[in-house]
Amino acid sequence: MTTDQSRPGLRDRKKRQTRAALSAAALRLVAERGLDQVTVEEISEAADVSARTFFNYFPSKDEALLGDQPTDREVLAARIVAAPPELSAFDALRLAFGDVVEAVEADREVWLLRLRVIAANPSLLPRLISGNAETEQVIVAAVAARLGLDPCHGHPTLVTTVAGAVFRTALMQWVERPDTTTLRELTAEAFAAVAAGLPDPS
Amino acid sequence: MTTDQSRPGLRDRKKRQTRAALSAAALRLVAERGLDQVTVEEISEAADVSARTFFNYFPSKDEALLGDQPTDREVLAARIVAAPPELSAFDALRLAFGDVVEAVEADREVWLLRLRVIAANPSLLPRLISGNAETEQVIVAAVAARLGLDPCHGHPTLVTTVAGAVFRTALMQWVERPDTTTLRELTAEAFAAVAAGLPDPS
DNA sequence: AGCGATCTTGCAGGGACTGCAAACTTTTAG
DNA sequence: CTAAAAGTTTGCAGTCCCTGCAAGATCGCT
Repeated sequence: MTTDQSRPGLRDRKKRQTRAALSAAALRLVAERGLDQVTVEEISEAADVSARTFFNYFPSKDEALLGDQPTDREVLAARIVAAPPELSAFDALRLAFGDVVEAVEADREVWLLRLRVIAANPSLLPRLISGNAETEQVIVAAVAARLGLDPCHGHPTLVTTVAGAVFRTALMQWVERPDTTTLRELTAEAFAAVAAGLPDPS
Repeated sequence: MTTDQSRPGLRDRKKRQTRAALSAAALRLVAERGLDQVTVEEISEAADVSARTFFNYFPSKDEALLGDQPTDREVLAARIVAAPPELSAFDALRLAFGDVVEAVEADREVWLLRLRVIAANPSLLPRLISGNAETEQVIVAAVAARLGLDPCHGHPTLVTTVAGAVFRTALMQWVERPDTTTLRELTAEAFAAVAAGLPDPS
């Protein structure tokens, strides 16, 4: 378990660095040339590790671009169960995604690059936020726990997938005009539209 | 363009057969053994064609399992623009997906097998209905046309991705208990829940 | 310093997928 | 009916993704 109370330790720090270097190299190269014009070998070379090491960090080339940190899931799930109990499950998700928005805005440039890469390589799009089986399962479980419902009941799944779709849409809209609006606004609008039953805009 | 008013012609018939044989073989084998325990070579052999021919029909192993017919897209888009004008865009989609439900129920056994395969191999899930870039673009365009809106406006995209997520969850719920309920019911319930703003179930 | 735990790397190999060019088959035109 | 045209199937060669394994390097602790 390494050190518990001391600082991260050299080993962990190096791993973080390597992971970040691989992810950054992947984003940069794919942004420049396109997904299938970049090989794992080139990414690894740019990050100064062997190609084999790349696969110690990411199970596939795509994952290095999506940056779905396993810790994010747990944090998100925790916020969902911790949301004020008077909120509906959908509102709890709305709130939780607000925190995700903050995280994205804290890494604005990286996320804009990532979203540009995803927009330019649509095969990556389905795996952004929604459609990620692992993440979705965790969130569904959190929602079901919050509602005291069986996870096999349909409602938690429905709320989760819809919220994911909403946030994904907000992200893709944001990347198109990141300077004339904020992700926060777009997300709030999209969630509000769904909460209102998706009426046509007046 | 082949023959216009006569019957399909031998050539087209054979292509349909081969495509169907490949798709059926893929579904059967993957249902039996799992996605990564089946090779394209085995699928092709079961369909009596060469492995190279497989890739003349499907760009990837996955596509043979998902069966996203290009014609379906156009039909769906046409229904959306043709829906009664007093309906909201979301209700137009609700109606259009009703037709999809019929198509699925007409091929009940194949679709149940397909959905079982998808449930057992979650990497396929994101590409079911929603998240398919091609299909989504067509539907977004239809919705935008219906509303007389710029396709870059966010609303058509939002409505489309949400409706896709709704239908996808209905499908995945249906496959869990296909005998105690109908896809029609599940889809109607899910769309109704979203139209009501996704309140918690009482 | 030395031992155990962890990380990196090379190597070998399976399998997805593509481009190309040679058969082969259906369609069409004469 | 026949021959050219158009479209399809196939094998082959090759690239790249990804994995298991075992050896070597590095880190953390005593």
